[in-house]
Order: sequence, then structure tokens, then C-alpha cells
Amino acid sequence: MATIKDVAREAKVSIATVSRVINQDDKVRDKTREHVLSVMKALGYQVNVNARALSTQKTATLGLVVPDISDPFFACLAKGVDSIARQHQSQVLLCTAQNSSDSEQQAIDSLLQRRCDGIILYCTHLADSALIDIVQRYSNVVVVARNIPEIAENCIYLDDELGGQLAAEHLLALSHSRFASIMSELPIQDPKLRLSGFKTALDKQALTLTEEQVVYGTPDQLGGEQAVNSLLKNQQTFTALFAYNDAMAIGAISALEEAGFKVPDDISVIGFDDIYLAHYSRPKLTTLHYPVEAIAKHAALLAINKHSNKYSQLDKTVHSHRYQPILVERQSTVFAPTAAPKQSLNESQIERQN
Amino acid sequence: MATIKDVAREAKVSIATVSRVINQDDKVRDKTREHVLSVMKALGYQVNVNARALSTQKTATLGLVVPDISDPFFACLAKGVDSIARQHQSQVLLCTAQNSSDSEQQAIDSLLQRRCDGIILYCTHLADSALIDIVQRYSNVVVVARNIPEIAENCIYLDDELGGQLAAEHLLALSHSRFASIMSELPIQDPKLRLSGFKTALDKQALTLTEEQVVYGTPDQLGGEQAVNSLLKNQQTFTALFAYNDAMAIGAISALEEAGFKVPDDISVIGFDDIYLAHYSRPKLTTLHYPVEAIAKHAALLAINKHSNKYSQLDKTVHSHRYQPILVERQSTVFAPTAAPKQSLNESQIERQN
DNA sequence: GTGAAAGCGCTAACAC
DNA sequence: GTGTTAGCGCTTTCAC
Repeated sequence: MATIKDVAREAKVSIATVSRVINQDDKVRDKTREHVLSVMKALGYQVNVNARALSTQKTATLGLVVPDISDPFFACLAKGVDSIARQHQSQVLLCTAQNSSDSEQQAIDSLLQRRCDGIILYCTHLADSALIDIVQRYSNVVVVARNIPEIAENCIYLDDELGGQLAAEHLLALSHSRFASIMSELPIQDPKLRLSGFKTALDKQALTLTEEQVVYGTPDQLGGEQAVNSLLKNQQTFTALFAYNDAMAIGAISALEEAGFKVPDDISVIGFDDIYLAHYSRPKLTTLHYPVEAIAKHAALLAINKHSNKYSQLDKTVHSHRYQPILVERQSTVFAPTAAPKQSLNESQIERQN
Repeated sequence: MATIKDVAREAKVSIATVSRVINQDDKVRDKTREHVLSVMKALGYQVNVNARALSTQKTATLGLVVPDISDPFFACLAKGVDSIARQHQSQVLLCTAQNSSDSEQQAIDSLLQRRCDGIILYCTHLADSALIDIVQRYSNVVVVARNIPEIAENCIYLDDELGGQLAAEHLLALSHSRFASIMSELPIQDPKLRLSGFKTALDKQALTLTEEQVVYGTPDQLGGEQAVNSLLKNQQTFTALFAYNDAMAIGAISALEEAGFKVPDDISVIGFDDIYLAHYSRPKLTTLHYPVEAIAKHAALLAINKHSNKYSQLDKTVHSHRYQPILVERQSTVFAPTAAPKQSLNESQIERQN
């Protein structure tokens, strides 16, 4: 591929002049510029941004680590980061990290090695301590979906506990009293927080969720199916199911129907995330909306700002680093089969106005 | 961030030695290596791969252009490319191109400017001529989902016409005789080919699809809903609907049910792509499987090989550049309401054995 | 306006 | 085994 030298030689000017043309420097005579431009076109010249990065120390690249890009939730995250990237004439460097802290660390390293202007991390395995280490060394790294006090400035996350609470309150308002839950087995806080929020709300009504009523699985459709089957095998009876995320919820519904239960008539199911699919699965999924695209954008902006040392405003005033989930009522949750519908309907309507 | 110089100074060796340690060159005394390694660790040194790329002329990067990464079809494509990238110790540079040939050209330029080892393109707007231009200049560019004779070596695509044909044959076997179709409005060949394949098969049975029975829309759920509504508004009556892709099919089903039709009892719907969602939407979607991940992997490999001038084997023998769609029967298509089920059932069973 | 030259961080001859 | 040095393609002073 043609280089700046080739262009300079062909145009009979110095490389400095070519560089000025490339960078729209105005102190180049119009005629010279046009000539250089035409040579560039003829040669199919494309500036080498890696070389440029070397001398400017800016790569116009945003690094992103996610477990799996084909998961709609992460695809949505990527979309948010991408939109900020384009706003800043940058590109997204995508790194998927298998299922281990090693692969996550590797992905992060490779992003650091590319000198991304900013790095956004969604890690499901890496320990807090490792993340603290990284962020303290490289301040342009932003951690999504984890709340680590030591690096609070670089964390953007959802209030998972609140999510669990809202889920429980919704089901309680529908008069449910026998619950079960299927949670992600991943070693991060999300499932624990969602569950603890759920239990807290149950507690207030003197209801409980025993260990046997919670089953863990992979946070995808298959995991949801398997978890439900294990729940059924253990003869758990319940009228309401709280799933870690929509994927598991959808898998769960599939397994429940397979087992002869009607959703939501026999069993109500509530998900988490509100991925696009939640709208188009049947029954439409009641779930907790996770503003993932907004979070992604915020994270990307934060990373860029950290890189150029513009802290202050954006970070602290525009939006807190903690986001809140919102209950989205659709069709997968209804009154508990044994409850008196009429009376409870009013309660539910009151609930909705909150 | 620390550079190779910093490490050399701190370790009291030359940068050449440090470079050797980085690149696992064996002619470094063990003691020296260990010392250098420890200094690197202490400094949190990360090699600058942009600088390396400058001197080696390899970036270990695969560029990918898609319209929208949050679309499951493209997310799947990205996954395929990513898996090949990791196999080659590379990363994926993701570029989303809005909805214009300008933005696509821009995306491609930015990838060229980063000197990606290979570039995979899924363009929905760029003209053939522009792609021919690009590929002829930069041979490591591979075009997915388009069949352009002038650059056949760099194109990997699906046999869309066959897909349309298979769809029609399936519906014909179910005794349908009144059809409609909703297609993508995008200026590429796919919709035209799928439609022409569909019509060809109809022709053989002396059946037709008039212009009024085909409506165009955006290739997503919303487009599917709108297209169906426009079909209904124009008083088209049909018992079978052929959708450009699964997203449109799912939107269509939503709109049909809204309008009081039962799918598949009143109207059968067949999609295209077989995205993950097809399994989990209700009714489960009958569709044509698009081996997008396989195509993505093939394209990525091809791009890498072109870059290192290893043509030959892989490209021509492992797999043809044309892939075939496969009919996946699920629950969104059944016998035409007016047909005699018993008799036709046998025909269908015969059909399935093909 | 334009050019010469130093330097960004690294690799790869080549010398010792 | 280890060090010196010339480049890779670009930007950016500093002269003129």
C-alpha cells in the first residue's frame, strides 16, 4: 500500500506537505493541495493510522470486552459503545472472553497492548482485586455491571438488588406466595444481589425462599431449561418463577410448557434485562428493564474522558454511576391461580401507579 | 505507559534484549530473561502492538463491517469472524455502517487505514462497482452475501434463489395456493433472488405472485409488521406468507395476530435465516437455515489467507464459495385451511424425505 | 508555504 | 548472548 513517501515523491513535494494536506492544515497553497489530493487518489492512498497513533499517542479506538457477542444483551452493549465511538471518530475493538478469568485477563492485555483510548469491561470471572489492579494502573478502563468501592469512579452498574426487590413486589401484588428462582451460576455479584433483593421483599410479607427453591445454571436459554427441569424433578411446587435474565426465563417457559404447565396461567415467570427478544417471545415476557445501551454509552464516554483527563462534569453530574431497573409488565405474569382475582386486581392497579 | 526503553534502562540491558524476551527468542540467557521479565512485570509493561505492526507489517486484526451489531444475524456473523480471529491470535475491529453507501465506504476506509490483515464486508448499500474497485486494489477484502462475478474469488454467499424455491416448494407441499410475500427494501440482490426463486417454483405449478402480493419494508420486526398491515389494508387474501427474514416474519406474525388471524391455523408464515430467535418465538418459526457462522468463518479464513498470499487449497477445495440454505420445519407453517389434510399429509411426508 | 529532521515504540539485520 | 542501528509511516517542531 502506498505510503506518505510515495505520495510525496509522486507529487514532488515533501512529506511534511503531504502530511499537512492529510490533516487539513490550512497553510498549504490551494494548488499544491489539489495536486497532492489528486496524487493520493490516483495511488489509492490511505493513511496508516497505526503509524499516526505512534506519533500522536491517540489510537481513536475503544476497546470492549464481553463474554459473547452473539448474546443479544451484549450485542446491545456493543451497540451503545459503538455509537459513542462514532461520535468521537473512533472504532470499537471487540474482544470476547471465553469463560475464565484467564481469558478475560488476556483480552484486557491485548486491548492495553493496542493502546485503546478507552476500555470498557464486562467481566464475569475476573476477581475484584484484578480489576482494581488494572484500573489503578490504567485509568481509562471502565468496569460495567460491577460495583467495586475501591474503584467506584470507574464502575457503572445496575442496582441489581432493587431489581430483585421489584420483581418480588410485582409477584406479591399478584398474590403469589409460592416462589422459585433460577439464577446464573457465574461467580459475580449480580445473581446474589438480585436474589437477596428478592428475598428481602419476600421477608417483609413473612414469606421465604428456601435453598431448594433456587437452582443455578448457565445464564442462557439452555441453562433456564435445565434449571427448571431440576426444580421440577425435586418436586418443587410454585406459582411464580424469578429468572436471572430473559434468556433463562425464555428457556424456563419452554421447559415448563414441555412439562405440561401453562405460562402464565399455571405459573408466572418474570425475567431480567428486557432484551429485544422479550417483546417477541410468547407469552411476551414481564421483566426488569436493564438500560444497557445507556450504561454502555455512559461507560464509553467516561473512558474517553478519563483518557483525555477530563474528569469532573460529565461523570458526576450527568448521571450517577448506579442505574435503576424498571419493571416492564407484559404477559408472562398474572394472578396466582388460587388467588381471588377481583380483589387483587385493584391492588395490582395501585401497585402499577408507583 | 512504560516502553521497551524504560524496561531496558531499568533492567540495564539493551532494547534488543528486551525485544528478544518479548518475542520469546531463545538466545537469551535464562537469568537475563527472568530479570527482564520481572522488570516488565514491575513496570506493568505492555508491548505496543501498533509500533510492532509498523515494523512487521502485520496488525493481527480482522476488520468487519456490518449494518447493525445488535441484529442477531450480524451478531452471529461477528461471532464466526471472532472465532477465527482468536485462532489466529487476532482481534476483530468492528465497524457498523449506518444506512448509506457513504457510511459503508467510510467504514471500509477506516479499516484500510488500520491496515487490518483481513477485511470482511457485509454491505447492503454499496454498489457492485465500488466493491470491485476495493477488492481489486486490496485483495485481502472478502465480500459476504453478494455474488459479484468480477471478484468471485473474494465473494462468499448464500444461494438465495434456492432458498426462495425451497420456501415455495414447502408451502406448495402443504397445499397452499394463495401467497403473499414481504421483502426487504434494501438495494441489494438478496430479496430479488429470494423472490425470483419463490416465483420460479410457483410457476411450475401454474401459480403466480402478483406485484400487489409483494410488499417491501425494512428487514426487521417493525418492517414486517408494517408490510403485513399494508398487505391487509390492500385486501390481499392469502394463506401463506413468505418473509425476507425471520425478523420480518416475527413482526408479521405479531401483526397478523393483532388483526385477528391465527398463525399458522389461518395463515402459514415462513421466514429466512434461522436466527436463534426463530426457536424461541411462538409459534416456532419454519424458516430457511442460513449457515451464517460457517460463512463468516470461511470468509475470515479466506481474508487471512489472501493477506498472506496463501491462496490455493483452502479456498477452492474445502468449500465452494456458494452455500445452500436448508429448510427447517417448525410450527409456523401447516396445511392450507381449505385443503384436505389427510391426502396432502402424505405428499408432505414425501417432500420431507427429499 | 514549504522542507529537513527528530522522534513515537518496536523489529531485525548485523556486529561483536 | 548481547548491543547498535536502520528503518516501519507518520506528526511536529523549527528553519527558511
